[in-house]
Amino acid sequence: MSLQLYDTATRSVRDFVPREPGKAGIYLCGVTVQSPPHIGHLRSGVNYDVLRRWLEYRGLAVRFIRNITDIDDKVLKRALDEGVPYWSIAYRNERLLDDAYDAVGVELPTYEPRATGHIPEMHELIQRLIDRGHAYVTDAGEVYFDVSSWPEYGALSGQKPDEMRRQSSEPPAPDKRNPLDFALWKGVKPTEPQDAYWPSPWGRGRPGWHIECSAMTWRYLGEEFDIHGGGRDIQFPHHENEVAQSKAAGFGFARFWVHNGPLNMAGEKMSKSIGNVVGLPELAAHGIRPAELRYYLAAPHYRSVIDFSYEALEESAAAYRRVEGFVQRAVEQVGVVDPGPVCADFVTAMDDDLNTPRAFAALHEVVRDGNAALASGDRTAVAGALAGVRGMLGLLGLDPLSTLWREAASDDLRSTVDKLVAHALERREQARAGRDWSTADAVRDQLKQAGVLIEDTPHGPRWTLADDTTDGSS
RNA sequence: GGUGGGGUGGCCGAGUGGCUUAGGCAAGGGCCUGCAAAGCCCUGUACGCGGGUUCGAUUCCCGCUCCCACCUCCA
Repeated sequence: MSLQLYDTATRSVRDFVPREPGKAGIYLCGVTVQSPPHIGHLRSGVNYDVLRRWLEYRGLAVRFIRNITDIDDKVLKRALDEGVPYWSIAYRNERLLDDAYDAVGVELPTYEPRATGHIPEMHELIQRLIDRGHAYVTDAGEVYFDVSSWPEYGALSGQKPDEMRRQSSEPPAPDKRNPLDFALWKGVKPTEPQDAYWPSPWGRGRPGWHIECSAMTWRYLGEEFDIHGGGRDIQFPHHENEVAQSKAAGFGFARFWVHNGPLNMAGEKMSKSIGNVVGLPELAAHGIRPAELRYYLAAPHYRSVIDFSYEALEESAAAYRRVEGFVQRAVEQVGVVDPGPVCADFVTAMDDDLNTPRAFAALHEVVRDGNAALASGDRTAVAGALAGVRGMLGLLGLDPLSTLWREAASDDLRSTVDKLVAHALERREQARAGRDWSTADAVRDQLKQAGVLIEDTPHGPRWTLADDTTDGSS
């Protein structure tokens, strides 16, 4: 059994065979950093992070490129609105995005190139398209891709150019030969920030929206590579235009197109332009931890629609805490056990187009067995379950014991709190020994007021910190 | 108008022509506990609507309906 992946270009699930044995090159269309990131962006980040981890588990050395598009119409408009350089906007949002990825445990890409760092590659690519008769230069110094020169145009997104609706809010560019032609290079406009331009063979200007991805895939992954990923919402026009210009330039380009589903908000897409966005700060205000968000984003299949709601998010958080609770209790009983082999159901599920819902089901079954082993005191079984659970959680980026999810100060504080709690528990145990339940319960209530939850186990009492969402510690 | 994806039990969310059926959350019952918490066991309520194929369809086919996305900037 090997990995099978759904490929948008062929609309089918196919065996994933790397171009070069033992290696995989992935390009993920990152974000246009026009505004702070929302959890729709994080879904994309988490989905491809899981794909990457799975490819690595399958023994592939993954080169993972995730770009930053740091110049486009929206960024420039915002710069004008705020009266600051466009690149300060892009940089500010890029940092927020990286922090957010970091918070939800998305591993660093192999490299994260920026569009504006690749102007020479764009020029080379554009010149190549002009030379091959797939692009033309207008009197205004703009360069357009000639869609009519590329018969495959529309194949990726299933669109037929003749049947596409011609509705554009923008006034049509007068020099375009065909409304579908798209800009490779845009000329200087007096209404735009004047620090947003570079010299080019066709006059001063700036890149069109799609050319940066073609340039950066070329630079970092070569003319042909394994997987191109991105959100389904940019399949057209962005990916269609990308594949057109790259293939017209003579490149093999992406062998697999992977598209993740959207994250909706009350039935509508979460989108910067609609303004219904939720980011990490809002979730933190609801007491949702980043790991719980990651669980929520990773548990449904990556191609399905997630209709965001706090109710569903709370359910995921509860499910994650169940798994986390097992790991904590297991470690208390048998000590830290390294991540071990994962169960066959998990592997089968992940190989089947990353069927994370089934993978999570497999995880929960092992957790249940592990809990039963804890109850029966079967330490060998506990250790085995812990190893398997950690193995699976690691591949999903959710291992509570990974350094990722440990709050910086918590370890130091923990031993301090442990000593204080031990005193209180000693008093409580004395009271319990004398069957003085009211005193025993009073101690437990006091600790609860302080946010420390006490549970009695066959091995004696244990304590945990109350979740932030529970309001009992006020 | 064109293209694609969907409507599964109280909620989230897989899956399959019948055979044991996901898994989680919530609910009820039980075990455990001084009580609790956690955990374990058990329980119920499903496959948008109407036809068809079939011994048998939630799963295949047809029609209908509703929802979403894309065709315009958006992961």
